[in-house]
Amino acid sequence: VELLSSRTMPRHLFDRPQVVATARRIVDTDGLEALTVRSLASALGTGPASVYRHVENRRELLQLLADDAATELPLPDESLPPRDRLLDSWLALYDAFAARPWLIDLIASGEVISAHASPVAEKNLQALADLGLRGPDLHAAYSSLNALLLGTLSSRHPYGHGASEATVDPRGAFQWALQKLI
Amino acid sequence: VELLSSRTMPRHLFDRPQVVATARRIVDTDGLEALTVRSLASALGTGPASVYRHVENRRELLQLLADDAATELPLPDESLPPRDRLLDSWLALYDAFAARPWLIDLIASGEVISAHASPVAEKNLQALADLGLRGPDLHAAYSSLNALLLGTLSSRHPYGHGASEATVDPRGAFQWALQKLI
DNA sequence: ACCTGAACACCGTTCAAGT
DNA sequence: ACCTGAACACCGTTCAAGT
Repeated sequence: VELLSSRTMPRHLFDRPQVVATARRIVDTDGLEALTVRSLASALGTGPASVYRHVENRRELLQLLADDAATELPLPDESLPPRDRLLDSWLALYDAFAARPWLIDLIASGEVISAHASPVAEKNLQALADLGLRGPDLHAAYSSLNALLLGTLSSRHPYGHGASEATVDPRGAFQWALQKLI
Repeated sequence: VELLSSRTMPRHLFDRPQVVATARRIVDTDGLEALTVRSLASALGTGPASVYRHVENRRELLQLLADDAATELPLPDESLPPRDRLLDSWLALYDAFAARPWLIDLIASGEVISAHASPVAEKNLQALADLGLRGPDLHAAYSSLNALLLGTLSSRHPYGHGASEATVDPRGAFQWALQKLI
C-alpha cells in the first residue's frame, strides 16, 4: 500500500469505460429517464462535477451509450437467401431494440446520431441490394424499414381506447408490414 | 368601468382556451422545447403558479395541445376509390405532421395519448376495410401506417454519414413504403 | 375566494477552492 | 495537477401569504 503513495495514486478512481458501464447499468434497470448526471455520479460514488472529467456533456454520454449498445445488435445471417435474410434480420433487430427500450428513446429523442454507417446498416443495405434494389429505391426501402422499426417501438400507446387495446400485437404488425415491404 | 368593481371582476384574467392558444403560439414558433410552464406563464403575463389554475399539470397542457391540433388533421376524401383515398390521405397526414413537428415530438414522447378514436383514425380504418382488410390484418395495416409515419417524421438524422445525407428524401421514402403497404 | 410570489426539489453545467 | 463542493441558471410543482 506504501507504493500507492499520494504521488503515484491514479488521478481518476474510475475511467471512461467504467462511466459508460455504470450509465448502462442505470438505463438497463431503471430506464433512460433515471439516468441523470447526478444519479450517475452518485452511482460512481462522487459528485456531478466529476462526471465531466470523463465526458464532455450529457449528450456525449448518451452517444457513448448508443455506440456501446450498437455493437450488440444482431447481424444478418449471410447463409440465408436475401429475402429470408432480411425478414430474419429485421425481426431480430426488432427484438434487440424491444429488449433495450432506452435505445429507442435515445434515437427517437434525436440526441444521438444513429450509426447508419455501422456494420448492421451495411449488411442490411447489402441484403436489399441482393434483392435487386438499386439507387433511390434501395435507400427508400432501408429508410422505411428503419422508420417502421422506430415508429413501432416508440409508440407506447398504440391504442388508447378501451377494448381494442389488447388486440394489437406490435411485433405481429411489424412482421406484417415487413413482408409487404420486402 | 364602475360596473366592473372588484367584486364583479372576473377572477381569471385569461381562460383555459387562451392558455392553450398561447401554448400553441409558443410551440408553433419556437418548438416544443421552448414550451415550459414558466415561458407560458410569462407569455400570459403572470407567474408559473397561475398556469395551474387552468391546467392540472404540464402533461395535461400537452394533451390539450395535441387534442387541439388533431382537429386540424386532414380527413380522407370519400369521393376517391379506397386505394387512392388511402394514399392521398396518408400523404396529407404526412404533410400535416411535417408542418407541426412539435406534434410528432409530443406523440413520440409518449406523454400524450394519440387519439386513435378520432374521426381521422375511423375514416382511415374504414378505407382499409373498403380495401378488403379484416380483423388482425386491418389493425396490423393501420398500426404499421401509423408507425411508418411516426418513425419517418421522428428520425431527425436519417443519415448521419457524409455524402448520402442529401440523397434520401423522407417524404419520397414514405410514399414508396405507402404504396407497398396498401 | 381567488391569485401568485416565493420556496422546494429537481436538472445540466461551471468554476473556484481544496487536496 | 487533478478532483469536486458549491453555486448558477434552469425546470415542474406546491403552498402560504396577499389581495
